[in-house]
Amino acid sequence: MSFTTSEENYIKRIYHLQQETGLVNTNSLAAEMHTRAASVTDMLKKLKGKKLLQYEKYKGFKLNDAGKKAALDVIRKHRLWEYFLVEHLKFDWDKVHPIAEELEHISSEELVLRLDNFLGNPLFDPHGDPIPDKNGKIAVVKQQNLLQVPLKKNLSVSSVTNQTAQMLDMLRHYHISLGTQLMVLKQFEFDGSLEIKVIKQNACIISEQVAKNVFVYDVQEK
Amino acid sequence: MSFTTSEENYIKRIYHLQQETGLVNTNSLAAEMHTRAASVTDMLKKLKGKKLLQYEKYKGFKLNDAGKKAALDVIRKHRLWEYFLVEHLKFDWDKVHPIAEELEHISSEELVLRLDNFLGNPLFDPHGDPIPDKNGKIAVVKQQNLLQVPLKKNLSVSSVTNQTAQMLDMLRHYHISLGTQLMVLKQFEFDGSLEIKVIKQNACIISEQVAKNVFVYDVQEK
DNA sequence: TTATATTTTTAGATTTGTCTAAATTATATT
DNA sequence: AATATAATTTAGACAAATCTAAAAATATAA
Repeated sequence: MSFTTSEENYIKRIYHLQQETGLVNTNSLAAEMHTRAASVTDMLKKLKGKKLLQYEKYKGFKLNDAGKKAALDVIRKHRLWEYFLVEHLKFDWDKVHPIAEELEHISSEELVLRLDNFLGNPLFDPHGDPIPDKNGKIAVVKQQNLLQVPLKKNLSVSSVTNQTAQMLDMLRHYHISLGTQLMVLKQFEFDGSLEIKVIKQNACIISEQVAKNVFVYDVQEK
Repeated sequence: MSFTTSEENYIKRIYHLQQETGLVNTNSLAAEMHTRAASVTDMLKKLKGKKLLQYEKYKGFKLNDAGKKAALDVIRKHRLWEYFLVEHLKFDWDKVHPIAEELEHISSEELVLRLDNFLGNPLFDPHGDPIPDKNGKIAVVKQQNLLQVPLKKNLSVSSVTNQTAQMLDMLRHYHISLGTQLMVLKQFEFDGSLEIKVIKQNACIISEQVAKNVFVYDVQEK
């Protein structure tokens, strides 16, 4: 089954709304889509016709399993492209969303698979949101910042908050980027700074301020 | 000025046709676009309205300078994406066209610039077609295969014909891919095989059969 | 040069996704 | 429970891109 760009955008929005509220109603979807309630009703009929939606007139609606899978496919593509834009094309993380909104509608399944492999099958996008796998499964790995994590455990960098130019410059210097494997060796009581070991690099020291903005997950769990 | 996907597809086709025939006529464009002459006429009016086209009813048509620039922007994007798909996602070169047909319509100018830099500002796509720069300029560098090229000259691999799995496997072994810099050191009279030196690699020997399928251009000229 | 064939354009219909305005259903209030 | 208000759907229209069928312009051939 394939979908138009417009259908995919509706499906994706419905998915996000129903994560919060269970049943979704016409007006809130219209607001999210920056469109009118009448347009939403038209699309709901179409999606119900394609058997993606549980929908009774005037009663609210939600995606069924097929609809959820369709949504997760789009979300997966969106987040993989965001990862590519930030990690390889060096976009600022706050600039990538509108571009990923276009790229997520490119249809080739093989493209997505190869992109995923090229990126190293990341579990999180640069904003820290989880990337569904090709079956729609979302990893149940929790992210922690470097201050919350046990010593000498193999970890993988999943996302970085406070993405200022200064911060990114510093991380680049330490060879730390998304997917980088590292471990925390020691925390100094004096100032809270950490000694960390980046895989294939010498050990180095980062401040507590940096540490609390770097999020990682346990490589084993993957 | 921005264009719809459909407009861009027409503009691109007209460009290619007028490269061959000067003036383009309605029926041949309809055939290329797999559509009907009536649809072409409709679009011609639209493109003339946007001042991209020289067009007199019943007299044929061609792109003006603005139209050519628009076409070259689309062609540039198409070929950069093809390069990415082959060189980084390891697609077979004969599978990438339909995917690039979608990717070429992603609108972000910054994306194209960054993609171009990420790829190393290639002059040719994997089929050997030249990639226009952001001003629409096409390099006037000629490609030659390794048998046609002078000894000890710095060269850059621009394209590879006969892209069989076996051939690609062999090139991978020698660390030769698009953009690789190399020079030919010697040709052996006995069997025509070449000794070549890939930058940052030891010298190695390739057969004449391989050599005639590897195309390069002079790095100085770039 | 007149008739015939080909090419191109026009006229009008169709599909998708949108809109406004009006009608319908559900919810809240007194 | 009756009425007012809010949410939702229907009806009908519009723009973009396509189509078919018919008309108009151009090219070709006897």
